[in-house]
Amino acid sequence: MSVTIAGLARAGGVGVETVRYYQRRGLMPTPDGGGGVRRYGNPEARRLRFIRSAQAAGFTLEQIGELLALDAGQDHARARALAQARIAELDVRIAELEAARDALRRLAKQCGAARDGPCPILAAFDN
Amino acid sequence: MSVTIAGLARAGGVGVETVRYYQRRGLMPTPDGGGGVRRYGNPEARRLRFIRSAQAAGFTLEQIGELLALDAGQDHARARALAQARIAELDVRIAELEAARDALRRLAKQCGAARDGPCPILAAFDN
DNA sequence: GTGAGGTGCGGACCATGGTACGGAGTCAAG
DNA sequence: CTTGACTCCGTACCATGGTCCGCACCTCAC
Repeated sequence: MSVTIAGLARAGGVGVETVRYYQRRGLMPTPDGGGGVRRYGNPEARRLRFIRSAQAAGFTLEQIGELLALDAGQDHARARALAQARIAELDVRIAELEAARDALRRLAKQCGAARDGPCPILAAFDN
Repeated sequence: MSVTIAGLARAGGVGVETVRYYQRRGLMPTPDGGGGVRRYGNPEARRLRFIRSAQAAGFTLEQIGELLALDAGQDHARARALAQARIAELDVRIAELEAARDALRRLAKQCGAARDGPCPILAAFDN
């Protein structure tokens, strides 16, 4: 319990409003400030880092809430299931983006070659 | 000019409301129905396919508007620049997702191995 | 003890890509 | 020429992840 919300936010690399948003979402504890200004310590900072890490791994805030609910950290099976599901989603999304990128690359190359006539990039979208 | 908006939407694999949304966004023409019901033909169907294709390539609707503005299809340089920018963005995004996926894969494996103690997946997010 | 600035809180607003709704008009079949 | 389906139009609403606002209160340094 050493910093106020601004310090916590700074430590976590987010804005004050983002912390407050996480609190509203039930992802962050709302310590009892006793009618005054709340103070935050290590547990809160760790929690914030947890959220950002999980977010970087592509979990939505709702999914992160579920991960957090696995609180004790003992439910390996459930955590693994969530991770596997996320991995599968990521595989799909990565494949989609790669397909789009490769198609664009091909078109950009053709476009550089075709000196006149309609642009192959635009033509490709056009059918 | 042979189908109404429902036929156009069906042909494009989208909902009627989506077509109307694209019209509002200025991405689709709004043919003059002469006070009555509008009819759509090939140009509109092609335009709709263009939008869906470009969207599949990861362009936002705003970017698609720009592509569409390259109407004549002769501005190769600009089209290529847009494509290159999109490719770069896709590269970044793909790398991020791959990093997240690989991290999750590693953790899921560790989690399967660790028979007791805290789950490595949750522990990893926790610091 | 007073002024400046941070905090708490509720609610509104943002972008993105739609989706739903209500009321009036239109159109084709029977 | 009526009925029922479809269309037009504006507007409101949805999810997601925030961001900003105004007001009252608290707290710290001077």
